[in-house]
Amino acid sequence: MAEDHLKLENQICFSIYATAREVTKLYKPLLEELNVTYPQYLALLVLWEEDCITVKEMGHRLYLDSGTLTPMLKRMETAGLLFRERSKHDERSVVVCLTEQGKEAEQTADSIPYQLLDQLNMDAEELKQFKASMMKVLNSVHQKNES
Amino acid sequence: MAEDHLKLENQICFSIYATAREVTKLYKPLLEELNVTYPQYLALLVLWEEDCITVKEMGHRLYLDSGTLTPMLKRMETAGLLFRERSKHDERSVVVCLTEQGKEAEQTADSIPYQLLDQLNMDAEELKQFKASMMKVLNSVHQKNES
DNA sequence: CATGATTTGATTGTGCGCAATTAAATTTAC
DNA sequence: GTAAATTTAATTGCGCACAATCAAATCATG
Repeated sequence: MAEDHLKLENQICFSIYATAREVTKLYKPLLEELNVTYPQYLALLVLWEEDCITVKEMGHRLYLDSGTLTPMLKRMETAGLLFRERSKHDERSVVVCLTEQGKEAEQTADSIPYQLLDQLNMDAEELKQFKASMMKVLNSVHQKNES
Repeated sequence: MAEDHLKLENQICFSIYATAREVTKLYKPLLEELNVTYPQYLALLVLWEEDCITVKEMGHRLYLDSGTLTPMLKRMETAGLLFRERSKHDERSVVVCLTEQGKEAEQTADSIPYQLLDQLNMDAEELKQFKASMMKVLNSVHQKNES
């Protein structure tokens, strides 16, 4: 290859893509006790922040569509973490709520963010800056995809 | 939620995870002409950099295992972009080589990195710093996962 | 009302992504 | 040389991820 611009090591997006998968792997042992996958853990984070929200709203917060969420939430319902029911105000919407087991799981998950941060080996300032860049790219790219 | 550490917006890893998916979406229209997915495009990048490498070596460069690569490479073989054959030196290894069509596709892909960078709206310095942080996290997390 | 557009969730089909297992080839030890 | 360990790719099974499509409910308009 004569030019450099196609070289893998120059691809900023590849590093994001690969890092996302590696980070997911890093969570795996931490999520074993909860018996959930990383995307399921994210769904729990949303519900712990605000219980009983629609699939639509959860998709908005996680940047995921219903085609991904519906089967995942069904698995979590089977596992006893949450239940789903049609909204009484709007029968088109499905509202997702935590079961007692799902609520109790928050205590179990309490230490996960600390354990994860420990493994990242980044100081507070570096982390803050990195997260700010990441969010900037996320918002910018998401906006591009919407339009 | 009384504490903040579980809040979704504080999760650095979530922003990486979501950004990776959004960036993949950004590539979609750019890859239409090549008729490949983003992971397939990454495989092509590797082969354009070095043709005829083993599945093992490709997995090493892309941080992917054979369970992911084998079926993907088969699809790309069916599409006429590459062919696979057992190594003559080591019959356990499968070597992946570009077809003429796969080689010619490099010209078509030539403008993709520029088009993508345009959409990221980042100046050169910002991009450089961001990629450096990303690579640092990738290497650090990957090392953790290996050990 | 009526009816057409919109919103929403479900369904379907395809493509990763990876853990676990299997099978084959090679390497190592003896 | 032969047996055991190792390396490697393939296979299997499950879980996202998303585009495309469909059906149902609701909303907007006249």
